[in-house]
Amino acid sequence: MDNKEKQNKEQQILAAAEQEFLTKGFDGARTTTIAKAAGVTHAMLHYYFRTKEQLFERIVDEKFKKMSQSMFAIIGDPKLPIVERIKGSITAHFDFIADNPLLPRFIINEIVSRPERYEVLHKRVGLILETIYHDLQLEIDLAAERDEVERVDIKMLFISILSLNIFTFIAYPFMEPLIGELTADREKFLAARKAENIETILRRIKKL
Amino acid sequence: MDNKEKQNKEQQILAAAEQEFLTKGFDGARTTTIAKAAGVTHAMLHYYFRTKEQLFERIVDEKFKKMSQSMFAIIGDPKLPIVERIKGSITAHFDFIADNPLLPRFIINEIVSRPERYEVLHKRVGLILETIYHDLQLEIDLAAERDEVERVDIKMLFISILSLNIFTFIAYPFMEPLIGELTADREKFLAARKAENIETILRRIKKL
DNA sequence: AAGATGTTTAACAATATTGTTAATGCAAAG
DNA sequence: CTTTGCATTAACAATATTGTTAAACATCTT
Repeated sequence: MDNKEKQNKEQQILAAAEQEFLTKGFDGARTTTIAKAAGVTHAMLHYYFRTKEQLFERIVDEKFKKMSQSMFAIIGDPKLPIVERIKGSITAHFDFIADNPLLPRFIINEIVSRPERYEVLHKRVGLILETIYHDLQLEIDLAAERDEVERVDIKMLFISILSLNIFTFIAYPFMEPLIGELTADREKFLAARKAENIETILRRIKKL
Repeated sequence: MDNKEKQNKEQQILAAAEQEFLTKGFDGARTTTIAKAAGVTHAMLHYYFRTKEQLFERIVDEKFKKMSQSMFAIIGDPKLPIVERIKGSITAHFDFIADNPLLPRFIINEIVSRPERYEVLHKRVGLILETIYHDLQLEIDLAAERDEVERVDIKMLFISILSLNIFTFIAYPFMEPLIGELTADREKFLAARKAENIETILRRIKKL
């Protein structure tokens, strides 16, 4: 068997594992189910990844990196005027989550059930974010002095953006039946939600 | 053993089960762990609740009812003027979730992993909500005609309120390290978040 | 006190799930 | 062609977890 096919097997296991872990979490996932979905015997899974834990680690690593990416999408383009910049940030972040809709719930569940692992990462990300906060806060304060926007706490704004964008996807299966026609066309609903989130945040910083 | 103590045992199992299921979910929960936490042999757990499933059902039932309650907290007091009414709604809803911080994540995970069960409930709640939407939308439209507020879609507003309030608690363990000092004093942080959510929503409907 | 009823315990059973191993296959390198 | 090394399989092992049962125990009724 040539190298391409071998890589395929490993890749197929990873793909199946990602699906299984993202939807069911570590506890709900079954290595046999992953193996079956990948089209290999479950011994192969152990051959390539040794244990369920290690296979899970691989997925978690990848997803935590993706998560970091998504956070930094909120920084936006520093060359734009602050309102445009924030608008672009929300859009970029929303679109990112739309492409990875299972990510937030997975990350949160993972952090709740194993906070230790998270400690490693958050220090790194936390420090970078502190710098970004500082810069953005400065820019907002300047714009506020020019009466372009309201003086707001950037961290609070940051949380609000995360809330509005992420909740849409975390709670989609919960809202679907409650909201009815509104969610019938997923694409349409998401577009409306994105616009609503932008409007909500922009109004939050609008000078009255 | 008298009846009071018997009820205690059953009650203790339920309490331990609630804690275990809310934090770890069905898959992560162990009946032996529940039994140990409740201070009984694990055979007792089966004696009272037959299976893990049935014990879980008990908790789910209770929590789904709580969830419904929390949704209706958003209706608010119809006698108040619309802005005051919405302000009160957000407060009531936020406080409710603050008292049941594990509830949203539990419900969402449950719905994702077993959508069937949810179908039964959502029809009932969905219909009631339709009526409420209709009434509230009417009231907002009237207020909009009097130029008191912006004309907004009540369902979108509803989702935004849920997003802002619930995300605070779902993602608290995720934000804690990223936000730093801000979350150091949980009570203070929550109070600030509640105020921020109210401000954000009120600005969303404010006539400009 | 005897019997009936429900409670409790410890030991056991059944099963699902993860992980291992030894034998086999297969492809490339010498 | 044989050796070497990795890939693959099937069968097995180990363990954790849920669930059962029969016997002991307690409590209440008559």
